[in-house]
Amino acid sequence: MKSDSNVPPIDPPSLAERIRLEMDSFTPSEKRAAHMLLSHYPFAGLDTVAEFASRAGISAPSVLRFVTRLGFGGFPEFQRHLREELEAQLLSPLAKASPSDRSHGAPALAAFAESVIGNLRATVENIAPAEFDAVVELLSDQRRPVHFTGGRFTGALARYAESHLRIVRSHVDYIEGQPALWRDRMIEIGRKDVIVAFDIRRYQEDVTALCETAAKQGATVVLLTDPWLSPIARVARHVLPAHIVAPSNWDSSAGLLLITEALVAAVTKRLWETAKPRMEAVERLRNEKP
Amino acid sequence: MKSDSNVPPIDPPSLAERIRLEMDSFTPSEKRAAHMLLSHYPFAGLDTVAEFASRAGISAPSVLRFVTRLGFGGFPEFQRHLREELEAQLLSPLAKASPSDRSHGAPALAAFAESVIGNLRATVENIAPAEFDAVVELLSDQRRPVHFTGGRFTGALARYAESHLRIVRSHVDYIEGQPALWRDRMIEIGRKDVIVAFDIRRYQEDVTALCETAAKQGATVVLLTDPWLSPIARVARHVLPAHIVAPSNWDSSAGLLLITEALVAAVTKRLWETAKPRMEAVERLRNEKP
DNA sequence: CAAAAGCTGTACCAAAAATTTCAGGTAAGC
DNA sequence: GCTTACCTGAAATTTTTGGTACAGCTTTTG
Repeated sequence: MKSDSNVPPIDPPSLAERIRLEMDSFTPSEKRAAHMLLSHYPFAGLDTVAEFASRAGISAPSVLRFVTRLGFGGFPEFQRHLREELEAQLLSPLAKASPSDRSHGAPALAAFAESVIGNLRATVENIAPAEFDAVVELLSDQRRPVHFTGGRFTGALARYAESHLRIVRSHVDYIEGQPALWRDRMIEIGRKDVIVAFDIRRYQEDVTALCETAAKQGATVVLLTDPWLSPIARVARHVLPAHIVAPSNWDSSAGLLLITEALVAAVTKRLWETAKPRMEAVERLRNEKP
Repeated sequence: MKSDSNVPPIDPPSLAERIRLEMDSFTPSEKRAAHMLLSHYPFAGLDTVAEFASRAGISAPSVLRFVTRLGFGGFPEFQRHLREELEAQLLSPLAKASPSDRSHGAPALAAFAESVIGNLRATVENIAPAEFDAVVELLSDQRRPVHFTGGRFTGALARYAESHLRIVRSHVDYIEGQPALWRDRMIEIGRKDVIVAFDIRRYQEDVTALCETAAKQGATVVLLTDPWLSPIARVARHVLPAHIVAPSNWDSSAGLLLITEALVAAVTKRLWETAKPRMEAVERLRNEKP
């Protein structure tokens, strides 16, 4: 067997690593098995063949072929290996950041991820706690209708926010950026309303116009933007900036998503008393579908 | 369901702890079993009854009586408990910090961010480079139409991907999840088409149905999902799993966004020759609007 | 010191798990 | 367009494993 005879002196030839390397040469169902295993490594491999197979969506024989292909004499032998590896790793306190693992993964993806992570850290540092709290408070006030909006790219984030928050509380909607689509709705917007706008560079005039109109009618505007600040900042009550520069021809919205998810999490917690029954009700309705 | 548990997660007393407490009341061979288990906790319990018995120097039935005494219905049940305990303990070094989150505001944001960052790292590690590259290649083939789709929350991510990629290349669109909205379009879907589906837990039947239909007609399905793998994985050619667990009542999509942005960046680079003029043309058209 | 109660292990059985066989299906190659 | 090679899962088979009954031994107790 190859891996036995010619082992380079590098310590842990983690099975996970080997699987990643050999991923190319796997058949489709072997790939399923590999993904399943890697995504819950190594616990997915610790129960029975049948369980493993069903979770990976393949048949038991395919799982057997998979472990055979990895060089094991059978499933029990494979399991023993996983257990020993896990035990060894767990007992050595320093084994946490296995450096051999860090270097792998899609190189492009890994570099991109590091950059995004840097953005997230920078974003968190530059957000004023009071500002964040104030926005949570604002979105938790159920008497105030909340409207999300965004530009051609950030619109998706606005929808994301809306799809979550609308389950937690009522009076939540999404407004399309194009003026033709919101002009008439502006009649309804007043002092009570809250507009949450997403806008990053190549700032979009129509979104700005929407916010300015709403602000003029007394609405409270919350802006999620980049560090250069969309012009909407002039009419916004609260501004939450996120770092967006990534090694790409496009900007990264991960920081905006982070803020969005954190806001949703905080509001959900804040309103839990009323949110819980709502969420359960939504769940029930969904299950009645057929 | 996750959202059912309002109760702060009081750490369930580890089995090891319980054994220590009840140690006095054990019979001699039970004590030997207990010591054996505690000294190699929890790995000693992870192999067969016979192995355990021999290591502890007792007989198999004694081991069985021991686990029964601990309140388990049988040895497999006991093993399952150990695995789950271990997994929970190992996978959430961050989640442990969450019970103390009575704190408000920025601390919450910072904690949330750290958790998300952990997800991103884990996501990168579990993506096979070959899989990522293969998807980039697939999306870079301009002869193959690309269709994005997603569920009620992930639909927003699909739109996000679509709004970027449609600028880079042609034949890119977004398909609504509801069957009524895509049934007729399926006529057009064939071997050349590529479906990119976003689907995380509380997997949506309509999205699954869409992908299955498309796959049946020969389309290539790419799936972005969570580590538990949406049922779509069964018909997907490529699967890119992202970690999604966050200290929130909701799952975090940051890992999916990361993959999405990395894919878009890679495809843009790959197609730069043709993408650049396209992007410039789009820019020009946008500026002509007023 | 004797009888009862309780542990413990051997031998056996039943259940479940892993593995092999085989046939249908799919994609590559001629 | 046909053949070949390979992948895949259903079902049958074998092996392993967990579980149980029972009898001997040890400890406790009156």
